[in-house]
Amino acid sequence: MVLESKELVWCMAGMPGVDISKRVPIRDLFERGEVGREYVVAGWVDAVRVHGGIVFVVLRDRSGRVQLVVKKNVSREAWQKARDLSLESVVVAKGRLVESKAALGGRELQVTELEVLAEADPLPIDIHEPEKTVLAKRLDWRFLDLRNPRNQLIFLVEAEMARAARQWFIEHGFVEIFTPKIVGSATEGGAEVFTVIYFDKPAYLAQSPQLYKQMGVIAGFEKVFEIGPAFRAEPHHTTRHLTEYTSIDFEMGFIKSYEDVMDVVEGVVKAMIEAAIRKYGDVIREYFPDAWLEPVKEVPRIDIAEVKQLLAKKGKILSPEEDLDTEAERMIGEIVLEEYGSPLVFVKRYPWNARPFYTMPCTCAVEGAQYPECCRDLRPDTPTCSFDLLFRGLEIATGGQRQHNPQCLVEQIKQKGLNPENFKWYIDMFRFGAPPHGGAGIGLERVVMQLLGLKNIREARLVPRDPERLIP
RNA sequence: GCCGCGGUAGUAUAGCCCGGCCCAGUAUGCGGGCCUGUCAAGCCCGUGACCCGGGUUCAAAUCCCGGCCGCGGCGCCA
Repeated sequence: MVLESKELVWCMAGMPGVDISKRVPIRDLFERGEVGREYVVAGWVDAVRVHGGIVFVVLRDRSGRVQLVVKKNVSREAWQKARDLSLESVVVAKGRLVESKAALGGRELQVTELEVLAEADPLPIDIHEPEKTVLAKRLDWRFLDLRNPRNQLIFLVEAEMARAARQWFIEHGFVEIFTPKIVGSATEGGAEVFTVIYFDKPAYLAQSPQLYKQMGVIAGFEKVFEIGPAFRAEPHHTTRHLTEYTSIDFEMGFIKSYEDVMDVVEGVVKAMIEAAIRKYGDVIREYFPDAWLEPVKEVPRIDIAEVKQLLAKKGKILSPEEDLDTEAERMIGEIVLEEYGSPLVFVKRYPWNARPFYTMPCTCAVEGAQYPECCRDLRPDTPTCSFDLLFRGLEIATGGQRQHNPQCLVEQIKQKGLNPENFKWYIDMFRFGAPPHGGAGIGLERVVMQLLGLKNIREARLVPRDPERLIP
């Protein structure tokens, strides 16, 4: 082959200048770097301080920050480039590692060569102090916002929690499944689904993998889980709702009661919280003063009727068929923290009125229950085998036992005012041997939000979607 | 979806109630200058803005209407 152009030679041999393949992570300079040796580092320009013949450049990569010292009398060429650097430009530098009492971390790099790989325009937001810019504006420039270590940490924590959940499920015999997100019928019959055009038919974005994970159990996998997106077309303007979020879902067969399901939720959520604290506890403490960083002991499980009694003592009156409202959830979070020392609490036996059609009513889950009479005339306040999990006063998970008797299912669909015709394929699943089963869904961003003490769930979503925001 | 509050330089804000003293103040950024040990560097000089549309008025950043967007609360929810 004949090489004709200079560019082609560079392509084969690499760019001219400092050899980026010799690059070491900045943290290594402090942890195992030898003083006196030469190193190559590369990253973003975090700060530039020009003092005439000496320029200090703080360089940042994902592992940390180091001060580069660029002196005119060492390399005039490097010094000239350094004094013209704009913040967040990408540079690669070669220099000698030296001890310095004045430098952050006690070491700095005396630069001999400096290359600018990509110049940055003036920044539209202050990335050093995110709180100086409103969240909406930060989200417009999310890729810059995330260069801040605090903001990046949120997603390192999120990744670790998702990893811990996945590991917990696998270790406990759950099979990971991947269910459709384009669906032909709305799961729970509500209006809160996004419509999409699927060739010539209307279709919807899945608001939950609910019916499909049940299919997984009934299909014979017995225990399944999925970590995937869920879509809700509800125009909430709140600090805890997204229209697109990550749901950690599982479903398990051959359960004795919904207590078995709560055992799993408790196991998974504890594993997530412990993993985050183990891996990032110290850094979290540094950036998030409101974070929950204590190990979680046993999680109390309280009847909603009992919860309402506790609330009544504090002056909050709720009727038997009512769900807990926002204030009630916050209050019960405080009460449980005080009485049990737990940031987590299960509230169980929600009334039929407050639960979807597929929920197992307690009238069907008692010994000797007669199908389908047990579900015939459910009252609004009939207790169901269901629960919510609250973390620091916010709902982070919902679950329960599911109705697995096809006749009762039809009955319950009707009682919710829905048309059984629309759920034919779903009901059919229960006509060929469906074991007693249950499951739950955990909102990943909400867990992260509550652990770190974030004020807005949008911070816990890489690129959040809310009723207004579609870009970026 | 309902209720309330808001939209001023790249960013964050003052001014708005009580229209003219505002060709809009401050901080930071940005541009230029001085500076060889700074670390939110400092000092000097400069630059840059009233969300869009309509209305009231001699006069609108300021008052009124509509739109778009943002923030918070609620319902609801993960």
